[in-house]
Amino acid sequence: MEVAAIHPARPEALGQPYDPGRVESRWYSFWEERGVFRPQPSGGEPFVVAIPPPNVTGSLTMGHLLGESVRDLVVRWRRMEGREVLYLPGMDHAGIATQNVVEKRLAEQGRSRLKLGREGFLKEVWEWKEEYGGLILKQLRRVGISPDWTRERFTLDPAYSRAVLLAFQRLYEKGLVYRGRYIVNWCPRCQTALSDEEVDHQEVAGSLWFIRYPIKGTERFVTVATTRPETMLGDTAVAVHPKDRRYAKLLGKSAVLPLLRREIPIVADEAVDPKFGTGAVKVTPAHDPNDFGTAQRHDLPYVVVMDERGLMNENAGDFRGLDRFEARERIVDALRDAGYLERTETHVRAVGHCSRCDTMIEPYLSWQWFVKMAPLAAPAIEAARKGQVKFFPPRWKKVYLHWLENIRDWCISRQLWWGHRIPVWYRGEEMVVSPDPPPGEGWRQDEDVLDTWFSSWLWPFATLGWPEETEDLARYYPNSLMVTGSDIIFFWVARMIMAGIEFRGEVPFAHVYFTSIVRDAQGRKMSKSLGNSPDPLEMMDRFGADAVRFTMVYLTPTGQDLLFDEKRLETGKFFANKVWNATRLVAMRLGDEDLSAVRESALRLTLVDRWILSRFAHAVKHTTRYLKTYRFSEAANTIYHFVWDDYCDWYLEMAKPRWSDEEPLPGAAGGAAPASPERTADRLAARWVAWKVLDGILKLLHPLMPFVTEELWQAIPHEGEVLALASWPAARRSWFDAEAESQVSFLKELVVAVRNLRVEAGLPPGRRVPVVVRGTPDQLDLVDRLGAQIRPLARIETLALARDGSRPPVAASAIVRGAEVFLPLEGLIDLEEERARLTREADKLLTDLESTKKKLRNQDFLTKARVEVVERERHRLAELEETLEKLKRAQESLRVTQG
RNA sequence: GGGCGAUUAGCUCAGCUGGUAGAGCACUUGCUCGACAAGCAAGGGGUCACUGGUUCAAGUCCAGUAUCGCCCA
Repeated sequence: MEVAAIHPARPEALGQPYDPGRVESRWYSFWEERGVFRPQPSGGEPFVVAIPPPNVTGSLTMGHLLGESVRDLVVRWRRMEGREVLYLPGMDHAGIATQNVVEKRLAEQGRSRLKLGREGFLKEVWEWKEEYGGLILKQLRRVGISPDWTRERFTLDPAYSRAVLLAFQRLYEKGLVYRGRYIVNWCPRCQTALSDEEVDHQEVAGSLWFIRYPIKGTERFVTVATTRPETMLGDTAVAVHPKDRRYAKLLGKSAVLPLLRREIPIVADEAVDPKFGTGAVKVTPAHDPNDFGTAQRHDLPYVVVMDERGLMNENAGDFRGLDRFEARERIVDALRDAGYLERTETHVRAVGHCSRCDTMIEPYLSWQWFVKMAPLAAPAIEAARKGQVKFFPPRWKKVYLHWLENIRDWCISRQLWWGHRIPVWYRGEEMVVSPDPPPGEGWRQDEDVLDTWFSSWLWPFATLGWPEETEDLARYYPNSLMVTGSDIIFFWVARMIMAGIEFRGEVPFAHVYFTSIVRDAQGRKMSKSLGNSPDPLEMMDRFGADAVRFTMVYLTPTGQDLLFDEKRLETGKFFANKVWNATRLVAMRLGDEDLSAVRESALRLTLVDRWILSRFAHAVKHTTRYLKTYRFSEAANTIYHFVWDDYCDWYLEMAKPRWSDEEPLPGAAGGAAPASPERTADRLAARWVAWKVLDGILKLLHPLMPFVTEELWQAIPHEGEVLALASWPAARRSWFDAEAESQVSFLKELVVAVRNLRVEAGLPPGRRVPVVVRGTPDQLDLVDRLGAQIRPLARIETLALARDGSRPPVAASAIVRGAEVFLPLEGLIDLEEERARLTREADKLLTDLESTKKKLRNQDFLTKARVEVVERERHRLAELEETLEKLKRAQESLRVTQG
């Protein structure tokens, strides 16, 4: 212990009341200036966490607040444990979202992306980014997160961009990236292709139309059922199941497409569900993924009937130029008029919607770039099965595996401008894949950009300098932990694992912790349109960032959604206030004692001191264990109750009389004892223990409430300069003390019993009462020794020990662990009331007694239950009988008194 | 259609390897006693969704049912 480094107490620094706003504005720059957030080499294995890069357009949500609170909790805890911590921050360029924001802004100014052209538009986006982008990172400082800002990354940084393009090139060279003309999810509003993950399925009530397709050369027809009549203009076949007897005769014949009178074949295909509709379906290869497959198997032509905006095109004949929904109505009308529409049924089906803008997805045939996923998925499946990457809560492993086992190729090209432009160059028939333009003239680069997730799946290593073999990469890859929401398990987590293995040969992180999803009090998702999303900044202003952080962690259930109600933030606010005031109290009472010179071994610790140290050791042990096992709310709960119940409600209250400078400590019997060396030594012990435990509390609490704990710690004697760099408390073996715990809990029960008797007797709260205790010599000794500390707690005037076994004649009484407590208050007690109360007590005891006896009469229980369980029951029986006995005597004595 | 999760006090949730149910908020009563009314003290409140099974013993393990929610198709 560096004695000289201890700073003295500054109680004057702690104002009243506690003002979170003032406190929270003071410390962030203090930490940054001292380099607290930078990795401090420790020689050991580093602890590395990357922020899930928020969108550059984003602003803070309650969901972020939870994620950031949890992540920073772990980061600060590991840092205090002495690990070399790298917490790496950054941002995502968010292709579609950002392009939408800037386009909307241009539209307000009467300008447009197309008029500006690609270069002009990109310039505009960068300007927007510099001015408004990254707001969320500023907001995160307010939350108090502690990343190394000197390493901040953006997915469009030049170095990062190069990594993205090289990744594309490498995959292409391995044959894992390919270009092809397939049906993709197309958003007609965003006018770009999307991956399967960017499509939300919603049940939509619609119709099933039954349409008659005449059979060529006959008067008959075949009826097909479809949910999308507007695509019939692109039909190139009718299909039935090969084993469907109803249609066997039609195979090989042709149908005539109504309206357009195009002749199309009738084919047999296994993919047709004979139970759907009539069992015969129309085949529209360019507008339906299943039909696309059918067309490939039967070598059918592909007729595209819409353009990229969802308008019918030149192949749609008279319907050209119509919006797809309007076209549907018009086509149905036309079919009905011409007698082709047989009937209509109502029908509910799942329809894909753009997760960005909620527009109905159009399956659309187009040239796109894809990643072949199966070869990447295989090792990622293996890694999870072998436990190289672990999920918390573990059930997410199943979700992850299921997705990977059924994975489909990933469409990565986007028809946008904001993003990493696909590094592919064309010249005539030639095609070159390279981050840089090939030598020579006339090369034209692919117009499309890459899916944003194609850049962020490289995050754990591209942020560290990959593809260069940098020191950071060697030192900090793989990361230790990923904290994120389960909503991006496929988008991001699974893909990072695939990329990590593919490009680095190693999983990107050992553990993944999924936070709860924050919902409103009614369980609805937070959303802008519902207006049920509280403004996190306003929450922090009203309750304090510390309070919000603490509460979010305190509330987060393991593996369930978090139903948030801003009223709950009071928990954290009130708790911060409690800690504030407890610290004030201790700081004021420490006097100018030089605690730095104190050695624990030289102190004369009392039973109560040993008790709180033992409780503290348990709190440290449990908190640490809960943090390690990702049970964060349990960790917060443990600290909360230790601080409030054990430390504040009992220890500080019992220590108060011992701290006083002026007054001598009154003896157990109520007399005044002279100031003595013993008295002085006891005062020192009480001060030291109060301080030591408080110091530990502030350390345990710091990762949860960084601001207020730093402020408080600076105001009490402390070693070192910064709490954020102080060492995490250790649960000292010598502090665990079962005897002290048991004895002090007896005293607590005694105090509660006296308080209870006072209330039951209806005594004025201020009135001091005499108390008589009757019990074993050990119990009486204990009460004698600590009488001075428990008397104020129950407003006891005199505490008499009935060593001779006598009992007061008229008294209210209670039994605590076999010891009897009497309030001898003749005249003040309503004897009727007291008798009734004793009877109620006795009844309750009898019920317990009966069930215990019953158990012990059960032969099976006696022979089959574990020995210690049977022993416990026997012990309980003896105790109950003894208590009942004493209760009866108390009743007896009241009866005698009354006559 | 497939999978996952939930059902415990008025509300939101704990309850780890089975041994007679806990917290916070809300509620009742009383308190300006020198840290804290953002507080202190004392209380009331639960056939642990339902049915069956395993076990000496089930909120806890198993099966089924019901309701709600989420993900995937």
